[in-house]
Amino acid sequence: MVFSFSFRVSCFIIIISLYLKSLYLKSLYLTIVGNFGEKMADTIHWADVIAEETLQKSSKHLVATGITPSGHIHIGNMREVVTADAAYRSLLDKGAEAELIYIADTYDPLRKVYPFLPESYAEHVGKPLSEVPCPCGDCANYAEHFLKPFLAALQRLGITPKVYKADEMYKEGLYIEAIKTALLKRDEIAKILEEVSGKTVVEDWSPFNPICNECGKLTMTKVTGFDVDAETVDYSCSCGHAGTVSMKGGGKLTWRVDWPARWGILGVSIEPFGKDHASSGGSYATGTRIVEEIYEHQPPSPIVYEWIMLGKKGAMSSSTGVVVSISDMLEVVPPEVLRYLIIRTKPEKHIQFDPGQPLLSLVDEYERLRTKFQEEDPSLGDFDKRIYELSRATGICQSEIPFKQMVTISQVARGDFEQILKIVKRSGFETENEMSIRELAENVSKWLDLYAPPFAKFSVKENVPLQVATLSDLQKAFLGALADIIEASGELTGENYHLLVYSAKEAGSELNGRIAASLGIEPEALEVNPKDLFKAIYTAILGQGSGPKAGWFLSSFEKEFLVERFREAAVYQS
RNA sequence: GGGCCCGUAGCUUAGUCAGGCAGAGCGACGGACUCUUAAUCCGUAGGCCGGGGGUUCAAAUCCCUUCGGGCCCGCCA
Repeated sequence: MVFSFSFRVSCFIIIISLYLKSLYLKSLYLTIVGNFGEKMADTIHWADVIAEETLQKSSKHLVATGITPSGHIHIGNMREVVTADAAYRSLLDKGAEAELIYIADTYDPLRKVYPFLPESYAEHVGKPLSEVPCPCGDCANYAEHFLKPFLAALQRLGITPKVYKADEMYKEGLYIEAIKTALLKRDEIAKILEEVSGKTVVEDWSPFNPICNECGKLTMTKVTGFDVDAETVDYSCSCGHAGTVSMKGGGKLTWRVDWPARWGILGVSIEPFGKDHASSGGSYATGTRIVEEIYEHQPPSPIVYEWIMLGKKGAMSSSTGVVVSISDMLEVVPPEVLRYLIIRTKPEKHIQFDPGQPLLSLVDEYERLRTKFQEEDPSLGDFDKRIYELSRATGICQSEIPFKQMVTISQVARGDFEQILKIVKRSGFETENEMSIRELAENVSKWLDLYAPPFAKFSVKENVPLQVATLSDLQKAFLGALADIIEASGELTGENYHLLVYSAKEAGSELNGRIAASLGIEPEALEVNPKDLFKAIYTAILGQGSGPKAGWFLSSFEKEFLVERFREAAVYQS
């Protein structure tokens, strides 16, 4: 095909001009929208993004979380609840009508004898957790045993959901209609499960698991019939027994049906869940179809979250025993810091949790943020402000003393609380709220015991440490002179101590003169490096060459102790 | 076999949906405050945005592919 030359030229011109035009339009667009966009570029917190999205669907929301209390509820589980709470708070902040609920799956069967259980629990495997005896004997049942400390921890985290217990919901009959529907539409449900999960559903499968009247287990029964009017289900159990149970508390829907049924019964509109449920063919996928097609309700907006990894040991999991329970953690770190850990990370990212030194940095970072927020520091961006707001555990009064500083105070005081209070006061902190100080002190001492890395630890030696033998004559002379001056002075502040030490290198200062005299040389001949002086101080008190910031470290001690210790060190003979 | 999430400075990460100069915090380094090693303030360095290819005037961002990490598809958040 041959086009005339002029046709080709005009085509070319048209194409070029269109191209140039698009370039022009784009740059024009950028000058207008680009600048506008810059002002809008502030990062929005993930919880607000979620709230914004769900608000477009409806203005009324039920945020649900649910955990099976089959073992110690750990920080990994906590992510679910804090995530839900963040979304919930954000919804409230945006003026939505919202409620936060927590569903404890107390009617799930005990899967196996976990490592922390005695062998005798073998006979309870297969029974609902609410019907298994409590391991310690003090709680109403097995589920309660793990639930109680968890709910207490939630309280401390400032999370106060309405609590539902699955066993009570079943026993009160809330599930009856859902059970009837599931039994009647058994084939449809089975079809969905096969289509979505790709698994074959066995011939005698039922969405409902009756609890055997004889052995009390719900994992070994088969449904043999049911009566919708009488609201009963017939079954046979592999224990040999056969019988009839009520739909009111006589059994439980299988998990993949229970979950969507619950969405419908309670009207759940947002729910975070672990990524295990999220993959295609997983329980969220089947649940979505079941709730839409069987229960005629919309599935909740999902918030899929990643696992929390413990140090280098891998994912936190009750079954592998890699677990730090929330209550354990709350003994070590203030609740708001735990919230902060979760709030600052997007749900789909793993969290590396290490209770050792990294925890110290985490606390530090949080405290820095808190201070900036309280002082209305202009360098604090909206995004960080939002993180702080969402990390706050309302109704909790926390000490203003930095965790790191308490690490030192606590060790100087050798854990004695009266002593700690004195030092706190001397360091210029408020001591009015003794409770909050005590709480922090307890956190810190637990942390030192369990997780602190060696470099953070020191111990004030009972007697002059052997290492003093390594000190030079100059260092010893300095300690002796320092003791004299401290003894003659009144109460000294951290700053005073600091300046005092530095005065050693100034010709004409009292300390400088005393050192020279003690060494029997002229002050002009005295050469002092402050580094050596600090080293002498740490050696005399701790037996090591370094320690916490010297000024306020010294001011933490009783004067008498310092005078005596430095004198002894000054005349120490190995 | 099929699917999901993550990979950006030494570390923790924002930015990815909607393509438009890759930003912070910590740490490190340098300096200041008569002020040390873990206070404060100021400053500096540090990046083939995991790799490769493609689309585009323009890619961390979209598409394909590949590697690494973590998971799921059995009723374990």
